[in-house]
Amino acid sequence: MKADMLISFEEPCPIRDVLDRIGDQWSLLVLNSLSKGVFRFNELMRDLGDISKQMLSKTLKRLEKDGFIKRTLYPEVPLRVEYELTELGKSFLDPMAGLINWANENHQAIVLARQNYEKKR
Amino acid sequence: MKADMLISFEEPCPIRDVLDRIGDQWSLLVLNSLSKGVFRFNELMRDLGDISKQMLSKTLKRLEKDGFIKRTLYPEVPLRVEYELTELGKSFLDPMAGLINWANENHQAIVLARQNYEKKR
DNA sequence: CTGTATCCATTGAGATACTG
DNA sequence: CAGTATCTCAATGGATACAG
Repeated sequence: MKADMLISFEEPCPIRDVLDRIGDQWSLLVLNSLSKGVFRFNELMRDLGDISKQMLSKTLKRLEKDGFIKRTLYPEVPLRVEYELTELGKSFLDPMAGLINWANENHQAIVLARQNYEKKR
Repeated sequence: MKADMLISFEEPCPIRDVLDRIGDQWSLLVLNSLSKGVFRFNELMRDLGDISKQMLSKTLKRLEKDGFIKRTLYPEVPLRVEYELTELGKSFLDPMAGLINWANENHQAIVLARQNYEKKR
């Protein structure tokens, strides 16, 4: 392996593994919501705005399985379930914020690049 | 919109837009390769190791369209094409490195969380 | 050498009815 | 309330034959 490589290709490759987790449409958005505090299932639905319950369910399950979030069931009637970030999840907010800031700062440049690309064809 | 939101939901949402671009299996890995310098098509194939030419072609086209990379055609025989990062692409290396470092540092924790999750079921 | 076109398998994602 | 099951459709990704 070259010394200047940012990405390690050991098996399993950490960055590919992490990308599999956050590369879907919803994981980062769910983590962003949970960065604001503890949420119940339907609160997350409302906060995200346009996610289906099925996708929210699947996304939460994956994030829980990989240790990003903690699920707590309160066996009341009616049922209450709360989701919150674990320490691992919280530690991820930092690189995530870097990504989000870059996106907000450079989105316009990407839009312009696309328009320019279309013109040239 | 709440004041403490990291993610803006303006239309089009920058973070969703950027995620669409880098959330696929290969974009970040291609950008990582190109962070090392100028590459030809087959050089990228070899550097990435296990990407198909079809996926490399598609990935490069999208990255070019969105202004992350520049494609230069030298009409020689045989054909020569070179790919390199644009300024926009280079500026993305910074948040990307944050993500990659986090992945390398926390991958083991994720693996352990998964094993623990499996045990409990 | 640098791709594109085609075929196929897998996964992601929406809608919605149903369950504990 | 908090999900799961099922159905359907679109998008992703691999293999490989073909083209400029």
